[in-house]
Amino acid sequence: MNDRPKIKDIAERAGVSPATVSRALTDSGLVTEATRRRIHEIARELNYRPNVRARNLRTQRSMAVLLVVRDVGNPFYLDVLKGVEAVGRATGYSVLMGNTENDPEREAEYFDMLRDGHADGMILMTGKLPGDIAGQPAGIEDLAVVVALEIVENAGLPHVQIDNIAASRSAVRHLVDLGHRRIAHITGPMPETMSVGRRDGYRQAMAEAGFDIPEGYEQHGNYLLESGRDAVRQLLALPEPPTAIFVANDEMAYGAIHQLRRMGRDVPGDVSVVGFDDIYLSQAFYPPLTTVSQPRLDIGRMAMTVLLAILAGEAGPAEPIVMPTELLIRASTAPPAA
Amino acid sequence: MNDRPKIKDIAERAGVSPATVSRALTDSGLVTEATRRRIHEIARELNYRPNVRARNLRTQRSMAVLLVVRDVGNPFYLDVLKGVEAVGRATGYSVLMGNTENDPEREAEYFDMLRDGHADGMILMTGKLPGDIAGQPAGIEDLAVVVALEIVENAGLPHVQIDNIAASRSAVRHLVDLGHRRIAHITGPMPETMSVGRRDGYRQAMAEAGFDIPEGYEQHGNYLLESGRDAVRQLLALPEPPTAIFVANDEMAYGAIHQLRRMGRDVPGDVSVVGFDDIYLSQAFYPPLTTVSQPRLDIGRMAMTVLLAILAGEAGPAEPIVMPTELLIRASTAPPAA
DNA sequence: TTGAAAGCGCTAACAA
DNA sequence: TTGTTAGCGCTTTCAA
Repeated sequence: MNDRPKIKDIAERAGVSPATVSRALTDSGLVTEATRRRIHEIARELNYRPNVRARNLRTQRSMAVLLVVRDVGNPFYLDVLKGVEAVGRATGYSVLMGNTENDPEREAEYFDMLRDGHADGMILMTGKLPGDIAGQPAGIEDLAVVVALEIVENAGLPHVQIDNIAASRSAVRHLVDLGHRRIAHITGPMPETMSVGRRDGYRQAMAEAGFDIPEGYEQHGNYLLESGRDAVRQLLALPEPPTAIFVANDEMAYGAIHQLRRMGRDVPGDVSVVGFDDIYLSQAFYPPLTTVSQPRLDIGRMAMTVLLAILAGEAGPAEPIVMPTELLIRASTAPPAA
Repeated sequence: MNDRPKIKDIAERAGVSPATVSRALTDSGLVTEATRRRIHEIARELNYRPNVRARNLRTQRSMAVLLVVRDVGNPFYLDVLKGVEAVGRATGYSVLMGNTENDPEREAEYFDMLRDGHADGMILMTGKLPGDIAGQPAGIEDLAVVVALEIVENAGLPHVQIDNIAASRSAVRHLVDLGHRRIAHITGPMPETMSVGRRDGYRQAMAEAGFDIPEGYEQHGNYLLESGRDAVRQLLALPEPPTAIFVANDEMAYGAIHQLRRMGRDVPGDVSVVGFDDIYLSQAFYPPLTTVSQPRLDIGRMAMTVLLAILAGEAGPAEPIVMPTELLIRASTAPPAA
């Protein structure tokens, strides 16, 4: 770490100035092919690697981006990360993962990291802007931020998202087509755009089918396993329990199925269940879960691509980029019992 | 990004030198309480934030560590990441996640990132050292590296690990205690220390119980779902199929259970299954999986703590630090059918 | 096409 | 306790 060769060392060996070495190594043209080659040769010989800290200070960039999510513990984000990383690697960017755990303080911290030059840009998957940024006149404009899957209103930020309403409608319609009438819904945490979208899709599909939504058929969850269990307890206690449940994410769907089984209901024999996300292992779950699949990898790729464009000085897309979803029909849904 | 206040601005406002401002803001003592307070005041007023790039160049540190894993897509690593992050945050370090996908080139790349000053230290969870580092005389000594869960031989690196052999033995003994004699094993990818340890634990427990391991009872897998399925196909084709299977990780165990069910076997009625890892959702899986639980969060915390000590100039622990595991008995194991 | 010189913003040695 | 000065290693004007 101490006696690493620096540009000056190469310059001396090659009998040129540091500036020429820099130019040669960054392939910025403006150097004779001969000297360029000689310098590269010497660099390899000395096992030279540029000091990124010095370069970063000079170029005012860090060649890193921040991917901020609610909870790194959620496997859902991993594929998105992979997509971001794949595009990043190809362009020399590294990816820092930020974990907010819904703590506004931590959300603000990551924005500070952007400001402090820790990263050049950020992909936001939390759907929230820290208060002191949302309000600030010159707050966010000069920060490179792309919102993925969530929606941040009125900040003029580019979005990469899916159509939660349409996807949910098609999921519920699948249940309707199977012959279900008594279809319940377990929502996500409630004022959030994503949860609202999925619930609205459910409501629209029910309205389109001409079905009422009885009291108690919309149970509130928080995307966690346990809340799926709780919701099922509530639903089965209703005078007319549902024969099918559309759940706002897979994790709660697992909890729901688990609880249904514990209460003696067969899935899909007695109750059909549809999830949302198609998380890892859904196919091995028993019964394999019918669910809405999102192109997570592509979402990550696209978000990073948009971010890179912004970092390159281009304007972000004015309209949200909507990625396609797909309803995967597996074995957790079936026609209702006679 | 352009007109951000710098130390010089604060210095002018406060009528002191930049050096004093730096000292005041880093709380390095040596400053009158009065000026210290005044400077902090002005800094807040100006919304000053230090430029990390400049600081990093000057201090020769980046205040980041690298967590290198085989596959970010594996939820297993997430809790480790959380632990690392928790300790890191408390001490001002950010965590970069590195994904090698078993590609030696990428593994080498992350070492280069260390060398280039991208990060100050690294937690290695891949069990491999790039060839040009392992051999190099002054290669790894001056790099701050901690190995977690894997084992890197002969490099004098500190290790944080679990006792795979003992953990596997207790898992197999659980099956023996239930009355099983015909116990098979699905291994991980094979020359890897982790897979070898788990297999050896299996063999030891079988030997202790006085049971032979019939031909074909050790099936090779690769930690992925599909290989669990394949292994079960092989096992059920044997003249004397096993009544219990100890699987080297949960993901393959899910695949195995899935396949058992497809082939008409009840778990645990006909075949008992034990996994390893206790990954996320294991409790909701049907049947809830009996498995070996590792303290992933604590492993991450410990690895980071050791790394910080090394970065602080202390010597790493000479002996591997062994974290405790626990056998979680759930519902995928039962006595063999008469 | 190349070199000289300046400086990114900060911290640390040394001197006062 | 504070200020002066230098410099981390690189890139980028500007001039030749």
